[in-house]
Amino acid sequence: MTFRIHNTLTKSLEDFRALHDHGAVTFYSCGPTVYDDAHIGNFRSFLNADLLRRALELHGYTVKHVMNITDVGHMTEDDAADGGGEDKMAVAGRRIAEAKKSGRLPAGAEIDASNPYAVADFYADRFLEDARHLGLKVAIEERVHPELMPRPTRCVPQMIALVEQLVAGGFAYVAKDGVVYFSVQSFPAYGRLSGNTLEHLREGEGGRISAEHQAVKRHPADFMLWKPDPTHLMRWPSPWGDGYPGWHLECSAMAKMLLGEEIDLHSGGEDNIFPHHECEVAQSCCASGRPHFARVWFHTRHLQVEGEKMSKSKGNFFTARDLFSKGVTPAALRLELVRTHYRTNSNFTMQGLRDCQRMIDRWAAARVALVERAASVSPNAAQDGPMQRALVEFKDAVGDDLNLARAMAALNTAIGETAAGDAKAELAALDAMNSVLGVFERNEALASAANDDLAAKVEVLLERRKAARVAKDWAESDRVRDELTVLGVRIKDGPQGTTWERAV
RNA sequence: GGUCGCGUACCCAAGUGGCCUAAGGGAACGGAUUGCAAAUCCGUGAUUCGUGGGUUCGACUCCCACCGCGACCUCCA
Repeated sequence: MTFRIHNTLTKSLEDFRALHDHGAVTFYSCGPTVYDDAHIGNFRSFLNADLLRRALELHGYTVKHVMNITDVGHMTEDDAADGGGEDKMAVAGRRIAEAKKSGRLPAGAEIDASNPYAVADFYADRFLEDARHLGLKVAIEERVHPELMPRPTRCVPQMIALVEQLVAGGFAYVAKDGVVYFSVQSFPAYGRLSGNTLEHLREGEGGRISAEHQAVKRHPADFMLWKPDPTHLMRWPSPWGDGYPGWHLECSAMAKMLLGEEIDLHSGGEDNIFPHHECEVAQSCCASGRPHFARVWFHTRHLQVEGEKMSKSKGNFFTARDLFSKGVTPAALRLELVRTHYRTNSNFTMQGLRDCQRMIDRWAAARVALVERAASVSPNAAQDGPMQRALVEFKDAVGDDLNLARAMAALNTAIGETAAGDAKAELAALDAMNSVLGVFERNEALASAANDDLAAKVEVLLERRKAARVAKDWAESDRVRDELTVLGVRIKDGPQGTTWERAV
């Protein structure tokens, strides 16, 4: 079965062909920066990368997936190329210090806000926690294989080596200001990925390049590889003086270190196409002498919230943990973030989250029924049942440029059909579909102190309602139910008694 | 100014030249069930695919223009 995927580099759908016949598919994803909590837009990109990886695995590939955690504090303004503004890690430290003072620091957080490494570790740990809840496989693997989620502050020697190699090869130069720049004119293919060729790049159109820095560069698009700055918050010794690496450098260096000079897949958000990935290509290809860095570039479009651009000022800015604390299950959030095709803008809504939860609950109920059937009915391999038939379509859909909507439709259709086929094989087929969806393992709201308080309250009310119902005191019973509704709790009466959940 | 993606029912969304008088899910509505609800189960939904032209025997699907939304052009997933 072929696996088709859209490649930003060629702007077309391609049949995926692994670089190597044997061994794993090599996949590098641009991960989070850790000077704040990752928001759901970040997670849409990371989860789509995870979906791609899982889809490849369903198609029989072994995937070595690496995702970096950027713990170098980049600058707040205009810094990528030139290094102006303030270090974001310093801003984060100050924010934590303020939170500490006002008592808003999250429980159990003992951190030295003046230490940028501690700030980075604090947010990195929170990211990993969120990512594991959401089923990001690479974050789950990281517990056993920490090298799969490398951090640039621990790979500075590799970055310096890469810069040395580029300088020696004539692809980079030290300018009058002591900064090492990559020379875009030394790489004729510059612009191939993004379409921003040197002719198309109009000087200053983005309005963020200061004339002062431009003056020392050979070409306005030349970007920084190493900036000497003895006063910088995070700095390392180098042949060009104490300073810090340019922000495109880490991905090239770490991908090479962990996956090799040429890799199968590279992913990121659409905003990474230019300049970040364009610059990575330039660095990596010039250093390796190969025509390609990544064979396939995979980019996820941005997420909107309730039809608007997500922003803190509009109040529609969500982190994963914000939603978890409202009782949203990781499964529902995961599905809401990946169900819209990765190459279209998706619109995150609370209603969408509820839709996903309904769908997941129906799948989960079908699984429970299958487990029961597998335990009670003797094997019967006469014919494939609905799940086995759905799996064929599911696999094909997922291998068609990650057409998850079509894949889910196949599963939904199967769920509406009468159970048939060998129950164990049917269960295996359903679980194979879930190996891509990744929802069954995380379809529970997360526990928190606030939830525990609520649970205690709810238990008391449920007992009271039960007593009223036994006494056929319907007025009291309904009153208690209204009280629960006010608390944001939805109850379900079933044969095994009453269950409840927080309304989302 | 340049480069690029998208626009299908109330919402999410598949379909990219005839099988489309357009999948699937949610919401809504009707029915079963229930003390009444919720949950569950059954049923109902676009003669139409942003707008206007064109190509074609035939267009949601190709081309052109326009409108709208979004991304990038050195912070950004």
